Amino acid sequence: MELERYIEVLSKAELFKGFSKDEIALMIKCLEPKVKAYQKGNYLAIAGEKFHGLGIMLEGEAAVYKENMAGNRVMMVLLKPGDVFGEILAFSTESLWPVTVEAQQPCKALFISRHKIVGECGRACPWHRKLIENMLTMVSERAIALSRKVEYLSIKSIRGKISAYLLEQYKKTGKTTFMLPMNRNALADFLNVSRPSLSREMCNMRDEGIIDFHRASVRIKDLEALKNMAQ
Amino acid sequence: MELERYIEVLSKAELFKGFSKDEIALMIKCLEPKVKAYQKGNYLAIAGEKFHGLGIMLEGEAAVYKENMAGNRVMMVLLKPGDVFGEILAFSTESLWPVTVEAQQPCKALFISRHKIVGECGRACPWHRKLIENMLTMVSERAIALSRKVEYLSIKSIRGKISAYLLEQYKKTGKTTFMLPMNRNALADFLNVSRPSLSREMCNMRDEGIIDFHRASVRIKDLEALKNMAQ
DNA sequence: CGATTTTGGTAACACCAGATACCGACATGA
DNA sequence: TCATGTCGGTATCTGGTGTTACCAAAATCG
Repeated sequence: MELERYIEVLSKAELFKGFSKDEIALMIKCLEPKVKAYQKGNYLAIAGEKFHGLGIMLEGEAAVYKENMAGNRVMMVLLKPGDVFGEILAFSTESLWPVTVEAQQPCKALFISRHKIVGECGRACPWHRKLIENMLTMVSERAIALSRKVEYLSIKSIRGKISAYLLEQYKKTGKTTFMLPMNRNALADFLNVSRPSLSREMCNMRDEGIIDFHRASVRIKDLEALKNMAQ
Repeated sequence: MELERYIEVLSKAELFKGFSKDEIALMIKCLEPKVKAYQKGNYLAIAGEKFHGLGIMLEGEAAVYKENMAGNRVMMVLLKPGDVFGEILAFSTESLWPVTVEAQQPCKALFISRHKIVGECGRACPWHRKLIENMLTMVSERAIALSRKVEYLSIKSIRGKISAYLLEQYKKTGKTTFMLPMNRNALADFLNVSRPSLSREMCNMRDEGIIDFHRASVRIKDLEALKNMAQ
């Protein structure tokens, strides 16, 4: 298997946190993952279809979308190499994907069945417990993220959403100037608004002297004003 | 410790699923929980304060509130004996309560530190692994529920929300005529819209012959139309 | 390099939904 | 019985947001 090339990536995956590269190489043999490659626009997982295993991104980028019945889609998160997806499904009673995962670029991902993680490989490898603990941490983080998503979605005005989002970036980086991790289209998806409306409102805020920006680079000029609008 | 009295309650908690009462009694000794009693109106946890451990309700009732930046509070869920709270926090890197938990009646709750669950008690009790798996299932289920909430919130039109809600009630009861479990005010809150707007749109749908209603009683007249609107 | 695609800003317009106010139908209670 | 409060429907007005279309700058690619 050509998985040796990806040990470096896997060692950065949350699932394997606390394991050495040598350990990971050994574990991989036991976990029997399946590697698949996708072209841009292809689906790594489709909402409503059956869950086959926990996914780990190896190369490229993919986006997780939640779609409602009319086909409107909200981007949940952008996956990069080392990122894990499907971890929520793996241990819930639900067995159908609640989201669609779409390749944003040509990409590769690896899939591990849930049974292998819990340790039904018969050999009772001692590291399964640590693996489950890692899973627990990951799922908790994901739940926190979803909770935050709910918070965003319940903000009604676009300005409120933008403010809340920028404040989060500010807290994360600790700096008033930072790069947005997505382009306008993706950000609009994420905030569940239309792209022109997002653009319009960001420009309004710039004209009012609250923020300044150019492409993906943003600078918060009036932090207090921003805080007042995050609601 | 007077925890023996509560073994019955604990045996119904999801955390201890799959364990016998005898096992639970033994585990409790190792888990070294702290029991605290609260008067009505006291706080079991306060948003923004430090997390100290996973909570399990033993007696009485408490409510989980989410507060937004403006200070408005929304009740998320009502906790009853056996219910677990803080399970998401316990294993995430986040260490501050995102919600406030307030006693609705005099109540008692038990707190277990995260270290004890993982099994740093030194004795390496064999049931820790099962305990962690239970935690994993609980957190996964919670995440799935949050994911559904996101689905609901990302519907943009009032008509879409009403349709989705009515369809859910239809699926739940299996009948086209049913009683709404809340009044208009509560329903508007739940759907995250204003009360007059909800009223207006419901009447429009009635005028169009899609539904019929009087007070809390609703009848679906055109199921297909409703499905088309649940975008 | 030039052609093509992607990205993001802008404008015009329609319309949905929030805010507010008011009213009638009921329920509750002294 | 009347007074009071709650609940829900309705009308008006306004503002925020989606839609659509177009354009310029930047990135990508042959």
